[in-house]
Amino acid sequence: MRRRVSIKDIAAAAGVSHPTVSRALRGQGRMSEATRARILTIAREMGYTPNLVARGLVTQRTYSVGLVVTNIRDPFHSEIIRGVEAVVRAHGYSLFLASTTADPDQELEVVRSFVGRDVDGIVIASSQAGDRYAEMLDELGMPIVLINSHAEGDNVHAVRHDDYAGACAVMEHLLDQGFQRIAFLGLGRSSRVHGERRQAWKEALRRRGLDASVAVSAPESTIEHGVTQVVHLVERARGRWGTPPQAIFCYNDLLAIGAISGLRRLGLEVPQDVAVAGFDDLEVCAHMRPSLTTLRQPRYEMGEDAAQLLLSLLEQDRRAQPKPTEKLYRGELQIRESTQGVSPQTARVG
Amino acid sequence: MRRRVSIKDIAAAAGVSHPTVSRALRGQGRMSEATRARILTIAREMGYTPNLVARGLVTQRTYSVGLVVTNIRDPFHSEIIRGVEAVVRAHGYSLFLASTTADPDQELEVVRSFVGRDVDGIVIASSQAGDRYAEMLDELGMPIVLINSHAEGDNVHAVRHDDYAGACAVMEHLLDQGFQRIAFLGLGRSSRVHGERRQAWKEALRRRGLDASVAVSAPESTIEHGVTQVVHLVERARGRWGTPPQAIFCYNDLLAIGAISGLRRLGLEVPQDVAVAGFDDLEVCAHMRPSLTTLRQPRYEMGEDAAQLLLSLLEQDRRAQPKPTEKLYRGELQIRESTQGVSPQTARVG
DNA sequence: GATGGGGGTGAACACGTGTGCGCTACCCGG
DNA sequence: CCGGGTAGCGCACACGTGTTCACCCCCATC
Repeated sequence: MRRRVSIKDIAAAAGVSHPTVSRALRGQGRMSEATRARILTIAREMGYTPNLVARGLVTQRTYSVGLVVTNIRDPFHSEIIRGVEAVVRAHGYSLFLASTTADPDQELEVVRSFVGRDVDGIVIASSQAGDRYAEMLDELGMPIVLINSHAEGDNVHAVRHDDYAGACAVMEHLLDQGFQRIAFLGLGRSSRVHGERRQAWKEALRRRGLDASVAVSAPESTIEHGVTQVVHLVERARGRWGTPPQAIFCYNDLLAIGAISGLRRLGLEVPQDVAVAGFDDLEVCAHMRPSLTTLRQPRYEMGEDAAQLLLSLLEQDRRAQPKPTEKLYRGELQIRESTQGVSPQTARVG
Repeated sequence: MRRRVSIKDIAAAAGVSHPTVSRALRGQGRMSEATRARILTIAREMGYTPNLVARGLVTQRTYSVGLVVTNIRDPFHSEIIRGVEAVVRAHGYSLFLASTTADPDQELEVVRSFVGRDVDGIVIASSQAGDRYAEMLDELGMPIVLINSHAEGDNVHAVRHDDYAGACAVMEHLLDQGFQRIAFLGLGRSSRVHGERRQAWKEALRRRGLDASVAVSAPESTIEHGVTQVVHLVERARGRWGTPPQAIFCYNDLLAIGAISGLRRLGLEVPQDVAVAGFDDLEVCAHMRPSLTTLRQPRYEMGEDAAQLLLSLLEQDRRAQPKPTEKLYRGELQIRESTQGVSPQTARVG
């Protein structure tokens, strides 16, 4: 395991000092074209790759950013990762990835490790902790972009989807279809995102004087939890209304897919017996049977934009403290078979 | 944006030199308990976090590993990422993630950047380049673990699934069902993985004297490409046999899901008109309608094991060069509705 | 009291890179 | 021939940490 070649090795080979090599490689400072060309060819011949660790130490810029997600399994996050990674790499940055399975403490620990790595900035997606630790994040002294969390502080910025409006659109659609007994299949503890969707569900029902008491929460965002939790949900509905719900609004598509599967086991068909709506519009939704009504979030774009925002914060002058930015997206309702009664119209596929 | 606190700051505050602080923090070297305790409390009070960049420069160990995947969109890779990340983080390492959309040159460039970052080791999943650049990887002078690629060289190890055996199992199942005109829906250029699955398809047919000429390849692993490519596949089958295929063996589940959707648009129902089998067993497969026959790869476990192998290589003595390891997995065939004729038996769900 | 030994600590250097500043030539004008 | 300007380059230091070695001091022992 031999040592990598450094600029000192090149310097020795070229008969110059290592600062000269450094300047030659970075095309900086004044020097004869002959020397520069010679150094460059020698560097290439020796297979030199700059040591970014050492460079980062002296320049205080590592050209790396950290990304924290709560659950890689959810394709929603995959797309965010993809967007962030693409932008970041296109700009010559590297990406640290960490997944914290919905544990706020883990989340904070991971952020700390990123700070120790001297990353230039951090993106946090669907944080559980963002709300509680916002002020602490602000004190980290480095730019942070949150995806789908609330932002406050000079260093903390945000890119987020208007979940409240989106959930309202879903609920209006369900109510327009004539459903009255609408249950909610939620997720985990109270994150900001969960709060908005649930709130929209509750208020939409209350405004029309309908019952908003039938809800359960899955511990994790997986299809399997949708399957098991929908059974409890139907039980509750039967206890409250004497019948299954007419429609179920699910926190996201994974739970919705599981719910449909679970309902089928109970002998309930979607949408004939129960309508089901999801959230996110995963790629598979249009290809399910029945195809799934859901609200499309531009998740790849959100990842891209979050990264873009972070990089622009890094590039600009440190002194020129910008005001915290907050970009807001609005998703599009995708109406498909799962909420369309007995004779579904042709679904929008793709 | 104030400077972070370093061991020198602690040293000044404690009235000692920075080497003493270093030793105190690392619990190393002999020193009075009083001094050590004092330093530790001061460090905690000042909110010290070690600068891993500087530490990495001197120790030549960054406690970070790089992970290269070809396509984050595919849940198959999500699970691998999840496995690698979990193990790596549990051992105090950080993870660099890069996605190279099936471009071998990008792949190599990314590996180079990892080397520049001085990562301790690299995991490469489903490499397109692994076969071509194996010897170059070996010369990098750092341990590399490939997932589902061929390994050769002293530094290059592998964890892989026996795709050939798996594909044979799928084909045997299809042939047992009585299908004779079986088409193949492939993916992209010739990777090792693709070669094995296609080879199994071809040989299984040839052994029984059946026609193995109807195949197309999707450019990318997405549902949408499955939809469009299956149309071409049916066209070819009609040209060759005068009828659609009786069954389609798809390179993976995403393409299979798309294929089923595309067939439906053509007025062909699965499995009544055409049987479809996939590969990987994504979580959603059991919940499709029809549920999808496929071969389950232990992808999370493979990610875990790859990371574990890499870390064990890092921990052991450098001199004691181990022989290159190669671990082999065998997936399990999941027989479900999509290949089960008109009256499907109860699918194994979950 | 001299000597030895060992525990505790700091000075110096290293890791690989970037940068401010000063030094040496050389060229050219006066 | 002298002086000033400038092009080309090296010295020294910095970044934050780890490590080797030598040093000092205190105590025990002969």
